[in-house]
Amino acid sequence: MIDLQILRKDPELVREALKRRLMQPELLDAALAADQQRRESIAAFDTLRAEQKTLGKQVAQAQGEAKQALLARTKELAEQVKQAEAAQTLAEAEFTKAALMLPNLVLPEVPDGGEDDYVVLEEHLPPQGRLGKEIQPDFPIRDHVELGRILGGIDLERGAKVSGSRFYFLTGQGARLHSAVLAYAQKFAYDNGFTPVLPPVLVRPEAMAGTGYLDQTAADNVYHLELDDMYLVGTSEVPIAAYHGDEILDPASFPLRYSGTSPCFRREAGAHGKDTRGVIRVHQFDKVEMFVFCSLEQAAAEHARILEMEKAFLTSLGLPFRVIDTAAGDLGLSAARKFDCEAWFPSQDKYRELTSTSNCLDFQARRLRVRMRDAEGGDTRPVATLNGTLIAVPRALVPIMENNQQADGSVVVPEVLRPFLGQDVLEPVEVA
RNA sequence: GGAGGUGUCGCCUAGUCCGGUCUAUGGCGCCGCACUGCUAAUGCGGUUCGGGUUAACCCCCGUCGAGAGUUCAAAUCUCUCCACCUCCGCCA
Repeated sequence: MIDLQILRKDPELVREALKRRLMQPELLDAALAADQQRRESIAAFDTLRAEQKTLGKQVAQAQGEAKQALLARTKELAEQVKQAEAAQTLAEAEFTKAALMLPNLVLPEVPDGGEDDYVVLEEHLPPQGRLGKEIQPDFPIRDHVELGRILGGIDLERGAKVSGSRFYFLTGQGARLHSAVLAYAQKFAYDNGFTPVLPPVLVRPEAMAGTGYLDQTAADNVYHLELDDMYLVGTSEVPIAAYHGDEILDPASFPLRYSGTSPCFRREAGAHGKDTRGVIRVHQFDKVEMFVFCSLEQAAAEHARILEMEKAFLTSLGLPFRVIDTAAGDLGLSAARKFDCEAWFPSQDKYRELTSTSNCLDFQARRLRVRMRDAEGGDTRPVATLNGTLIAVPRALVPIMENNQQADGSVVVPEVLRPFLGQDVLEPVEVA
């Protein structure tokens, strides 16, 4: 949720953000009008309530006829208070609805434009270059689906049989590689000062709404368990952000860095036909996520730090990748700036998103009521939150397998994973 | 899942049976001031979290796990939900 103070005193900042995000400016006017309505209804209620309290005391002390006279008056007043309260509740709900549609501010450094207007910041190639570009192998490049079949590691047919499309079984070497990547990522995060967290993946509506995943378009992508009114999370960002919900944190403990590992569930509604092949876009996957709570002043530095970790991690895996600065029009509502790391997918001859890190400033914290005590010991204010993918599997297995494939369909295991796998090469197997 | 119990502004706690000066008591902690050679001790004052209003202070409203209800009036009565504790059942 956007800062109320900014909305009132500096609405032009919000208008600017809407414009840069290619959103409708009317959203701002609607919110401002709803805010006005809300304030009026609150003032009306407060006045009536104050009068009611005063009269109430007189009733308590009065006797006999005087009391009866007062009661007649207070009854009437009670009715008015009831109406004013209803009006206030309605006005606040209307305002909240309007305010929730407003996006976060956009940091000045963010490139203008839409989805295709990202700016490539860096490109990181291993010494030998990119398979299919700098490297032309003397064998046909296989995609991960075929490699997964050859290695006996990915079983898409049975995934579909048991659970439907976009589901998969990882078996044998595939399951082992998946676990190794996760274990390596968890250790990497821990070594970089992130507290490991294994969060619940079923959450209440408040946690889901607080992180913005029940808004408009996002809601379509979320699994809901109707009987229990609970949601399956699409990322551990949700439970971790809500972890400190309704708390006042001590700034001396900042930055609070957590790395959550969890299964993630996404309905992928609206993605029909996209990435239907393989395990690039699936309904269930595992992810190691970095999440940081800090002050607004620290946010930019933490964002840079998370990005550095993502880069170091992909580099350590030996993957070719590039870093892009997402354009304003392609930012999610809560992000004020977002960087993506895109790995090279040889079978598709292009870069594809593998990790992503967002600086949400105090946008999420405001909704979840995660606050900090201001240094002077006075008021509280919302903290900043940041998130970033360290690794998501099985999607990450795709570039790992494809970039390290050999003529016979075997895959050389990246060196950093070998201690976790106990195996240097994944060898083709006979599949049942 | 069944039975019983508990939930008060950081922590502990009074108040709930029997509705009204509850504008929620007291202690601990914390902050400020005074006193003190320093520390400690002592004294005085302050100390929930939101919201409205404000240049700021003041002031006003809400907030006793959450929500709804009864009533002129709810921490207090009724209902629903949530969390925790004890026991039983079930289960990795």
